[in-house]
Amino acid sequence: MATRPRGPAGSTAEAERVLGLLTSLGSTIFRQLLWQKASELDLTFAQSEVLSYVREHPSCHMGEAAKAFGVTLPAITHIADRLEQKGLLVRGDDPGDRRICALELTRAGQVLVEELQALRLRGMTGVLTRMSGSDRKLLRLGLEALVDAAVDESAHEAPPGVGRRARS
Amino acid sequence: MATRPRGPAGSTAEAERVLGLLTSLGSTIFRQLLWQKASELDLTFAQSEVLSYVREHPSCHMGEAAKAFGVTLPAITHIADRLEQKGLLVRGDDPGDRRICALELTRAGQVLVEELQALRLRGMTGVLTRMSGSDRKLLRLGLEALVDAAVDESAHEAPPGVGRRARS
DNA sequence: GTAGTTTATTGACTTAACTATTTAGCGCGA
DNA sequence: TCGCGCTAAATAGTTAAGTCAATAAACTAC
Repeated sequence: MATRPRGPAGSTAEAERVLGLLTSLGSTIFRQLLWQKASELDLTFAQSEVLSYVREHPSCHMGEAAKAFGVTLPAITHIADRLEQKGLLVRGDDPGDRRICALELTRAGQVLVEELQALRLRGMTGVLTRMSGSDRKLLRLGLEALVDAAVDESAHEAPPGVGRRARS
Repeated sequence: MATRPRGPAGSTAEAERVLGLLTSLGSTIFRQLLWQKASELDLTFAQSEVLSYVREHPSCHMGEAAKAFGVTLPAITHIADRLEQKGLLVRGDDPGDRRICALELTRAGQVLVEELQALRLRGMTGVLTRMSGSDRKLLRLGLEALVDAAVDESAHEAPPGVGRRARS
């Protein structure tokens, strides 16, 4: 612990305010930008997340994806089933260990995930253009600090799990 | 694609960065703070959200809750069923319109939702204390601006009765 | 007072999550 | 080489949340 002398700064009121803001984000940004854009491409939110993860982590294992999203393996198995059925993803082989599925995007999967990213980016840009340049800078710096703190916190809360890497 | 002139607005790189940060938030804060804390009290995330909403909007209608969460009415009906079954919520009557359900928390529901809020607040505080006072201020100001912009944006995108349809 | 609209419920279905169990493959030590 | 334990993934079965389509009931307006 130790760290900073937060004194009156770490007031409950401030934590309440931030918590409320994050909850609002869940009802706006998350729903409109992440959930809805995915469904426009006939993907569920979970499916879109797995696709994006595989794009950023080619040849990843099922277990790695499960850990990244904080869900169990069977959950990933089922999502991979559906993505494979849609022809967006394949379970490749790992040359060194035949138990392992090396997840890869198909050509169609690559195209789709890029389209999805473009949709989300356009939505994000639409929101950001409603903010002043200085507000955007505040937001970026504040979020960076928050994500760092959150990763830090969860690393200290759950040490056995190797740590969930959500950063890219 | 879009090809925004990106004059006063931020660069695409900035939008990408913020989008990535928000996605990271989804894997950390949202999961650890909102989802997990709810399940510690034997509530699903959706149930906890509805409970919290009713606390802040006593005597609200089913349709209001549905609109707030961006889901259809039957979804809220089912969640309300389960919450009523658990004795956390009741469907009261509206004196002026007998079609309407005025949602109210029971005594047990009030106790539970306050406990939940306390859990979340403690988790939030745990994260915030890992940040400097100035970072916390940046975060708060940035989030306020973002939420404002997001609400603004969604108001302009779907002014009439929320016609979100995504065929599958 | 009948027609149309709004509010909520119901039913059937899909997806996602969980736990518990099973199968397959790796590594190791006797 | 054989078995033992461990790990990666799949399977089975359940619960919950979301969808659409259809229905019921109550308000509104003509």
